[in-house]
Amino acid sequence: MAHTRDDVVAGALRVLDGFGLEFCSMRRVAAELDVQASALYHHVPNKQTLLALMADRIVDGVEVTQDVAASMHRLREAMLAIRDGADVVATATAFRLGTSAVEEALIASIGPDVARTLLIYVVGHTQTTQLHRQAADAGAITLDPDLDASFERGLGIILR
Amino acid sequence: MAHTRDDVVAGALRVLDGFGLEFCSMRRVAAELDVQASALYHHVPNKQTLLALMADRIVDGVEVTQDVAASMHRLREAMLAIRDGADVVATATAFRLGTSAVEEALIASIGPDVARTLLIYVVGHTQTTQLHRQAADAGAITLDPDLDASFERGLGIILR
DNA sequence: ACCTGAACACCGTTCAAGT
DNA sequence: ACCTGAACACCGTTCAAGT
Repeated sequence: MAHTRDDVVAGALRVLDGFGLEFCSMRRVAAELDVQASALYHHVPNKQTLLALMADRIVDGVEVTQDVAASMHRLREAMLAIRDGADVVATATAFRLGTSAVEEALIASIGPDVARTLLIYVVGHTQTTQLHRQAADAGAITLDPDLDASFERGLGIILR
Repeated sequence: MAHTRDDVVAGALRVLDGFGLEFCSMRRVAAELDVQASALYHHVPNKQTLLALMADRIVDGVEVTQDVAASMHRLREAMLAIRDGADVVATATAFRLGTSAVEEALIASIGPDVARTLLIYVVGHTQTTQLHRQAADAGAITLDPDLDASFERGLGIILR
């Protein structure tokens, strides 16, 4: 078959979106690619690294412009666009904070302190939003209609 | 032996502090209590609930006073006091946001928008701090001496 | 280089059965 | 009420061996 590392990341993202982070195991990703689980270790040293690569891909297309608030909305949408996307990004960024393209662009535009405060907030709030929506979808909870506005207000508090 | 639910939570926190979240399995917690893993399910419906109870206990003693910044420092210290404490609190609060005593006291004191923005930031930044320190302890990284000051500056940005 | 097959040391959870 | 023992359906990772 001759898969590449990009194939593995793409397959992992398909499994993530289809089944959620809970079921995104090395064995399932391997099955998605019609390969044995052990074959993945030829492309990726371990699961943690695979998750970091997935997080990079999720955040990849987000462009950071002069309009910081709009940029943060785009970051939020990119994470919400894939099942458990915010969770994956939160886990990965917690481990190696300070190396994403989005963070660098943001630091250049508004300085490190606001940039980091903002990123922690945006990822954290989006994670809450996504898990809340999931619980509402499952019928475990009634959907809070204020989530989007609440995100906006928090953004305003940080950006003054 | 006749253990109680509190015994189970206490045992789980000992395992957490001793071995980290990664190794805090139902089977290890059971072993800590000299009991079979299946016995835990008499006290707790599942692992997620146990983690939520652990998070409650970690945050339990934090008093929220009029001095909001000092309160947030206490919350941070409570999470840093136990291995992977911020991780446990982050996971648990993400699932059922809006029911902790700390959050309620904070909302009463500064309103819901600032309170929630602040909590997301404090938990998120502390999680990063704790994971960073862990990586530094393991020799994988050099310790960033600016973490505490960085926390303070982010707090200032949100609290104006 | 890329993959298989088998193995190792684990998981969370359920459930009949014991006391 | 509280627990055991056994089972079910999984995990991540390693490693010799194949092509």
